[in-house]
Amino acid sequence: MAIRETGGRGPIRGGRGAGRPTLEEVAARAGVGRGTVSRVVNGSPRVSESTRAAVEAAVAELGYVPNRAARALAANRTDAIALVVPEVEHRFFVEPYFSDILRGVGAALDDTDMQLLLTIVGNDRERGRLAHYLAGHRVDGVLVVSLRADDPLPDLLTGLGIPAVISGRRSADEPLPWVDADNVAGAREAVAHLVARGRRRIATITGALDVYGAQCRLDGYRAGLAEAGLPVDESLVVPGDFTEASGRAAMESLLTRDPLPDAVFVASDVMAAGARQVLRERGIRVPEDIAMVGFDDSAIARHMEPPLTSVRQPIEEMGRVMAQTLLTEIARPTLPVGIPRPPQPRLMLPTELVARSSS
Amino acid sequence: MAIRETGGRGPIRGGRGAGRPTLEEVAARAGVGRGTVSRVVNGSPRVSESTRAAVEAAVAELGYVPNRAARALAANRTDAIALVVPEVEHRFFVEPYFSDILRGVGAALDDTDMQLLLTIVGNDRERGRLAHYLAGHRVDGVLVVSLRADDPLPDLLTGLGIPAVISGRRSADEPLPWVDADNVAGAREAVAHLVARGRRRIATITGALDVYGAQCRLDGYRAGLAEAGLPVDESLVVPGDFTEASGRAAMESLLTRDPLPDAVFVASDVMAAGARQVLRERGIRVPEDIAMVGFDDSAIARHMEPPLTSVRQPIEEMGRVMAQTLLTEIARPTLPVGIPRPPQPRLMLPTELVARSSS
DNA sequence: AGGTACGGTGGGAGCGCTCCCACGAGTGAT
DNA sequence: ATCACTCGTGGGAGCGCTCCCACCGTACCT
Repeated sequence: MAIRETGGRGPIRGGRGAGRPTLEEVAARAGVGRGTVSRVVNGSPRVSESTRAAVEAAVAELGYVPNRAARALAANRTDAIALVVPEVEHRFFVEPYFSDILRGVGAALDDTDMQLLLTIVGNDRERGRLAHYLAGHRVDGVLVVSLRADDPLPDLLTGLGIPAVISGRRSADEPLPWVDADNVAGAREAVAHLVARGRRRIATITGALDVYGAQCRLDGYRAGLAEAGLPVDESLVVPGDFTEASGRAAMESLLTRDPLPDAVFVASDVMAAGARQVLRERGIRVPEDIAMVGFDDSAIARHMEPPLTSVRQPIEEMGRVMAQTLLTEIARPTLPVGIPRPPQPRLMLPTELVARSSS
Repeated sequence: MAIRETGGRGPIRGGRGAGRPTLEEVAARAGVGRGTVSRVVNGSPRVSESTRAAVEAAVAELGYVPNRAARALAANRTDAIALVVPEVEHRFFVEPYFSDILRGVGAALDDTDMQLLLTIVGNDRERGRLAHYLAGHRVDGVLVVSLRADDPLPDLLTGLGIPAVISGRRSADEPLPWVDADNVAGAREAVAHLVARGRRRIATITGALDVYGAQCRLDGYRAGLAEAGLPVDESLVVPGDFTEASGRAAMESLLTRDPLPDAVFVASDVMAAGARQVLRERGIRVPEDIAMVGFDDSAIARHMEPPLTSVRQPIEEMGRVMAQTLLTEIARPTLPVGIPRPPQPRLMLPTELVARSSS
């Protein structure tokens, strides 16, 4: 993943450091100058068709592969970007979110010569190391996933002038370029779906509300009820924190309401799994007594009993789009001071309701 | 992870490409020559104590960080190694094995300036890309985990002369440098443990036997029985393939034996979990009716009901040792042709039985 | 005919480092 | 005092690229 070659294929040469061909050698073979070969290899349009063909032939014959270090040195780039995960390592491997993002980023980078450095910063020591690393300008750009609102990393990046793209916003007016799923629309659609199924007393279990995305899902829930002409009963809004345990607790709380809700929109599949356990223990049927809709459409949703209707986020696509956006940012020439920068890219990706038998 | 700086700390300078200090500037500031600064930065002993101090002061004041591309170009290195995982991406994230290896490798690399490239090759297209990448000599060495016996990757690496270390052998006479857990001893210990608990009719569920480690565990099982003076009943040896489903199937098969086994050594925790489900469905008690021992000591073992006795492999340490071994290999000067190479490093790490209530 | 423009090209300069050779000062043997 | 080393040091050469400027030829103007 995240590795690719620009040059052509060719006979593999053995031995460590065994004279790999250089630009100069390719140029000699093709009977052209060094600059021309460079132009061909880098896809410049200012090369005649015949010259290009000759150079490409020479590249193929010699099995030329550009020397990345030389290129980086001369062009003052690094051809590497970092994917920063400000989470303890354990979570990185557990949450399917990250593997999907990684797959998308990898896919986007497969068509480039960029290297991807995976950087998991789980503690302050690793944070300090990352800061120093970034200060050393060893990557051309940074992708940040799962950023908390109070994280100092964005300020560091801005101060260093390193292009960055984050997944998920921290607030409505996120200053950094971002890629996010349309959480509001997703939640609204979930509610509309429950309404269409005849539910009228729809509760919600929210995520940690200091996460902007959780707030959006709550807003979408409210908007969905409003659109259906249903009142918002605040006693049916119960906070969770994205953990399974909080889903259990929230559902237990909801079961004290009278009358009981006939549906619940849960802001994550993991919390929905916790809530589901409580319902099973109490003998409450899903979806007959209470319908459920989750969020994330993770593997857990498919494996629940009954399978959980859930709002799918296009996570892999988010990864791909993040990477492409970052590449664009990096390619953009540095503007002279004084000229206002064009607006930051902001990309909201649509969600999709995946209906299963829990609703 | 896998990022580190050699140079000192210092004031962070803002702006993309904003004049980072160079060796030359540090030299001027310290009042010495370029070569001397290079020597200090690279820890050469041939520098006087006073000069060293002066240079280090200048490095700190300017916040000097070596330019990795320039260094790589001049020294004909890349300062990067690849961790190659010949597995579908999904498994990489699911198996705790990989995250532990990664953590160990990361830890070993934290004290160096090496970059780690994670390369998951799940299909032939990615294989081809990796081959081309390696042919381009873009890494100084390669770490391979989870290699299957028929994988052509090792030949490629040998042909290219790229140093490599693999985790787990492919056979008893693995030609590549390797780091492996002592699977035979671990299995033997598991059996001895069951014998000590009074069990006499001990079955085993094996892993996929084309994986050398699985074969070793089976050999250890046989050796353990032999040491206890117990006969090997081949009807109690049932093959699995490391999946949960195969564990279920194997246990169902074992339950047709008469008399039933009173214990089972399962070659992986995941298979043990499958086997456990079958026992629960049949109302067979663990450990009263059948004692169980697993292998890997993964999270799943701790979370089983009852918690599973398991053979722990020092996976994180294996990762660390692999990385250190590779670093040594890379540092070893290329020997002139004709002189026999020193023997390849072979490191067998001990396993440890973690007793819980399933036995 | 001369002038102008421009696409296409060659090659110098230089990126920041490592490697290595040369050189001076100090040390001890002759 | 001379020679032979050693140790510490300075700096030239060069790694393989990209960038850019100068140059050439052709096409199109006046």
